[in-house]
Amino acid sequence: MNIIEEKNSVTIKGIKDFDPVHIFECGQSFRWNYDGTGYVGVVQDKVVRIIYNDGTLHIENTTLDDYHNLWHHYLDLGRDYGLIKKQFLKDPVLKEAVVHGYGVRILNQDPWETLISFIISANNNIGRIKNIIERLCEKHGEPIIWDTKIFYAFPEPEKLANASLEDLKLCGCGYRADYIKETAASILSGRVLIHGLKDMSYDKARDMLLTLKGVGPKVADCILLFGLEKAEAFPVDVWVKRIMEYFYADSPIPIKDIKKIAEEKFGLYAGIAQQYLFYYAREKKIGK
DNA sequence: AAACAGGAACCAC
DNA sequence: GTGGTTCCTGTT
Repeated sequence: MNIIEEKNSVTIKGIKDFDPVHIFECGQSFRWNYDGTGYVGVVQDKVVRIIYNDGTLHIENTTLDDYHNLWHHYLDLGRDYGLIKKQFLKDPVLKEAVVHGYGVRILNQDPWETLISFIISANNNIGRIKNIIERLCEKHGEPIIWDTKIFYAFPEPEKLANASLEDLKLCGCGYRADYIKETAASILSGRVLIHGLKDMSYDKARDMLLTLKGVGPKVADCILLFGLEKAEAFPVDVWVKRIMEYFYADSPIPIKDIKKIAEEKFGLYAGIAQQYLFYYAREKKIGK
């Protein structure tokens, strides 16, 4: 990889297995939007625009330091997706999904933001989830100014724990307002050390997540995969259920059986396989 | 305008 | 521990 720092931006050459559409439109993150030039997103207290062409990744509004300290890991650039895909291509069925979503990568997102985002995602769709999160950030997050526009960081636990239920409902959270407030309080109190879950095993971290209000099996697996770096997590939502049944069976299968098939077939990278499958299922509207 | 889409809580059993 | 019902909002 060849890294060049320019005024207010960084360019990296020789990045393979990367496509912003596949990465930012596959339901793993909610704060990246295409603005006609590139994908603009808020991460921590930073706003950047990401543009990718032909192996060259351009990150606007950042520094070489931030690239090394944040973006390299956030974008999972240290992982060899070519190698993983080579394994996946051996499965004739998964191959179809991988060929289609060749540029998918799992982002390494902030555990706290991922926790709340996926509590909101329960019984919800991507468009609504994005709107709700945006309103929460506008109301409770710190403003960040860039390019004459105001963006907002994701609110700290304290802000959401102290927000009123009425306020959270006004953001469109609906009945999830209770879950958000309660879970924010659990994090604020230190009962659950959300960042510390990274250092635990998948099973232990999952058990802890399941003690939080609004976190069930599927949401827990999303947090483990997208926020806690557990690539073996295999979240099964309706789309993944449909595509797995479509590909690997002809009739409905219980979710626990789907997870078992995934574990056997995809092993420690089941979560990455899940992402190719999810993107493929939604694009092709499998089962709909 | 009623039906539908989307996971977790909660209460029976 | 399993099964059925309810929760909220936006879209069709």
